[in-house]
Amino acid sequence: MPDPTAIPRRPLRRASILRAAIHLADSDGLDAVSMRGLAQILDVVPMALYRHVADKEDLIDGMVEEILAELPAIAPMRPTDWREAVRAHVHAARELVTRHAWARRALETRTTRTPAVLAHMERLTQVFLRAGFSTDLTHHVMHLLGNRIWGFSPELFDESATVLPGNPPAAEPTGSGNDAPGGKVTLEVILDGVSRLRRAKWRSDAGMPPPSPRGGAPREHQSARE
Amino acid sequence: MPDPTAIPRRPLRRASILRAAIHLADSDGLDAVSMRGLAQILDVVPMALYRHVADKEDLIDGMVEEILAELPAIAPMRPTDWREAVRAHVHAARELVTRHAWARRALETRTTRTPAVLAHMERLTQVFLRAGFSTDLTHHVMHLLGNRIWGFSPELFDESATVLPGNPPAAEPTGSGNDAPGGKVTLEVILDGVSRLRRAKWRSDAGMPPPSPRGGAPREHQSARE
DNA sequence: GCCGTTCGGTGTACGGAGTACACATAATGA
DNA sequence: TCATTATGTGTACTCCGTACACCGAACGGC
Repeated sequence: MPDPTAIPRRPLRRASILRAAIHLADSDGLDAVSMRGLAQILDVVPMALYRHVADKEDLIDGMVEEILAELPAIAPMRPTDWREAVRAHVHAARELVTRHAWARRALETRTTRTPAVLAHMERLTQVFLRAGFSTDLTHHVMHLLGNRIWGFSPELFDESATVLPGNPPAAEPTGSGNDAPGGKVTLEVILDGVSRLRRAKWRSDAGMPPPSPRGGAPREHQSARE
Repeated sequence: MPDPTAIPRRPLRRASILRAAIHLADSDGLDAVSMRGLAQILDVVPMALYRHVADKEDLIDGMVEEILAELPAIAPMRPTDWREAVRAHVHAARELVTRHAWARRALETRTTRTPAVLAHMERLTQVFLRAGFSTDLTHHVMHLLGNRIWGFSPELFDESATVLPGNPPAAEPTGSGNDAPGGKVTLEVILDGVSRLRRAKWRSDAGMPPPSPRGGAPREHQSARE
């Protein structure tokens, strides 16, 4: 019979490892998460972790899964409110990756799509399908949204770099409807585009100029010449 | 006087290091590029490289700079042909990152914006400015394009993952106007949206719903209700 | 032509990473 | 009670980036 006064053995389960790793990444960044460092924090020898995670990849996969579980459930709304639904999902994701700054890089480098990742995408997909989007359009809309479904836009250039020497300081356009961390404005623009596509019953196999390499602009894309 | 028959000392310049690194990355992936491995290929001791690159970061920066130099010059076109100009630039970039598969990850992880990176962005920016876009709109358009200016769309989900268990195999919508490697269709959709924004004289400080957290959809974004 | 300087390659070494493998110990269930 | 299974330990290997001291060869001024 186990001695009840003794520490109850605290069996170092996967979840605690993941939580410790997440905590570590939150405070010290993803690079600070090493098997050795993590083990030390958990007061355990590095190899002990391998009873619970396959390897470091798996650890990070697990971390991502774990935080994605924090995503609040978005109450389903009327299908016609798809815009608002998308906003809600994206907003929740943005909050999440803001809370866990490392998640951005983690998400981007993940190769295996874990269930929670797929689930989020699936929820978004369903929003469109329920709103009556064709699977074709839905598919493309998801592409259109891209990483923005995670609340971040491609940060390859984040302000400050877009001013070129000799130009006026570009008069930061982010005046009222700020676009700063992930592109709220941008999302709206995309949603506008999307609803237009839908109304136009857009299909991917129509309206594309034939693969002619250049040509004299055979016809503008959809309608909208310039 | 140096013996002309002797190998002329081949001084292992920076450029040759970068070329070797690029070649290595092309064939074996970015992870295969290690200072030690690279040195071995160049038949030199690892530390020799450090006379030419500050550290590995700098090496990869250099690799990116080097391949970006491959970007062909796009002849300036009439400002009204801005769509075609954007296509040309993006297409060139896509070719590039296709030729060098590692470039995608390299670009994404770069923190310091090197001249060649800025140059590409600058060329794109100029296309819009010359076409009469306001700096405000241009700025947002660049955000809208995001990583697509490098010819790739956020690959977080690349087909095959978007089918959920129980659904039909989603009937790959990429029939004729294929969207496969980077989103040609998507680019067109965005360009359509962009030209519409321009015609509407869109400004970032108008049309955004106030930062009300949820609210009863105070007014739709631009026009386009639903 | 001599000679200091500077440039570029060498050798050694350190600390940290991930993790394979054999082992020990603690929990479990028959 | 004892065998089985789960879990933590210890040791060791390989690979990584890179600091530092050294050394030969090229070079520029005299």
